[in-house]
Amino acid sequence: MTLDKNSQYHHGDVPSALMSAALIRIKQDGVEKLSLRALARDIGVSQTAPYRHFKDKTRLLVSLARAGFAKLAMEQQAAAHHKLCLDNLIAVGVAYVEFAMNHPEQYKLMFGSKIENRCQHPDLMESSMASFQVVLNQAVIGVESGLLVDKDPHYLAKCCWANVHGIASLLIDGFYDNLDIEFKDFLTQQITFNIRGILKEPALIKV
Amino acid sequence: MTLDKNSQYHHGDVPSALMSAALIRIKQDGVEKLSLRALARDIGVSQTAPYRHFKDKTRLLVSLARAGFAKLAMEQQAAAHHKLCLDNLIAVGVAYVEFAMNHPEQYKLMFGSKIENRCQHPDLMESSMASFQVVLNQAVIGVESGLLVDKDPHYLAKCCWANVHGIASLLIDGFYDNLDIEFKDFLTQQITFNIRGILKEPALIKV
DNA sequence: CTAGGATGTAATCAGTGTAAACATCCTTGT
DNA sequence: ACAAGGATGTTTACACTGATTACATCCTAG
Repeated sequence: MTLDKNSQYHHGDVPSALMSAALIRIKQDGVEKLSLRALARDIGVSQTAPYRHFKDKTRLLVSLARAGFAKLAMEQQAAAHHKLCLDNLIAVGVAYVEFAMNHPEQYKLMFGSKIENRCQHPDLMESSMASFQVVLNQAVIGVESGLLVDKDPHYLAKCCWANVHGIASLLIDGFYDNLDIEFKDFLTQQITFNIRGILKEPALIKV
Repeated sequence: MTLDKNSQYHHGDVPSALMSAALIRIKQDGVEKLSLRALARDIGVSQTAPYRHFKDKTRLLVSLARAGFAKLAMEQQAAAHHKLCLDNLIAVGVAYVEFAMNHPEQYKLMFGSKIENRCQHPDLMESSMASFQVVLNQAVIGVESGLLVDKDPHYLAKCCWANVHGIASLLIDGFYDNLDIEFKDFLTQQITFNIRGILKEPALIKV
């Protein structure tokens, strides 16, 4: 099939139109309220048309989540541009939380349980690994260079991941309010605490 | 009103019957699939009866979440029975994650976004603070005794919270699989990494 | 012992996910 | 060039759901 932009085949590109509409809707009303029928109305198509392109609602959500994972990994990778591994670890963490703050609903979709039984969607699981891979790379470098504690980099990377994921989730759900310092300072401080814990020489970081 | 167990007033105690039925259902099918009508059928009551006791579905979820928060705080408090503050910090974290693993669906309800706009439920927000308070207490002791870094205990407690919340969430959603060491060892290791980061003398913990 | 609030019900509305049957379009093989 | 057939879209329908309304019943307080 070769459909270019001039094709008049009914609509043009229902799948991506649905995805765009969905991103707008979740930003506005939250993931919980997303409805296939409303999306269909948005893009001017019958309420069963989406089923020609997505097996069910879950598959549409999976697509949205995968796009989110890809974007997240890209932003993390872009943040890891420093010379020092330590700086990279912090920057990658900050980028992670900032992504979550900028796209809270998509983030919820990626990590929340709106997509039931994510194990049944191997493509989704694979996409979600891209973000972890960025952290893991830095962890490997950190261990090899002697910056980090001499442990399996997987464990160290997971420690970092859990930390930023916890911060992001709690922030999104409003459990981190009432702070009296600048947000970015706070964020960096929190992440630094955590990374200090996996340093071979924690004295490197003055707190 | 004074309803004892012998009361024959239609049903007896619809609210708590609903809560029990709900806990069973979410354990079985997950929070996402919980339906008021199904609950009403479960306890043998008309589908609108629940609305006499809960303003809407959200209020029932709030009750479930509050019960969860109370239980979580209790288990954490029970875990903080060591003499050394350091041991308590670790134990409280382990208890937190273990609660999440034992009641994953209730945990999702407590922290996920199934309850929309939790800020509009002050009672819920208040309940959720009980768990944090346990950690905060230990953080205060830790700072005063010179064990922890000399920072506002709130920041240190939040650091601990974010860490265990991240671990719990990722575990529940299956992002922490494929580990080749014993679970409890892994968990303790991860939490210890984090706490090491807020120690005044990280050398205290040999990793 | 009666008024009135608390509790329960039936009937109904609007919204959802999804399946089945049918219509139409576009590409592709001959 | 044109028929075949798959891809795409629609209509209709079913089985759910949360929630509101009007009404019936129960229990208790004055």
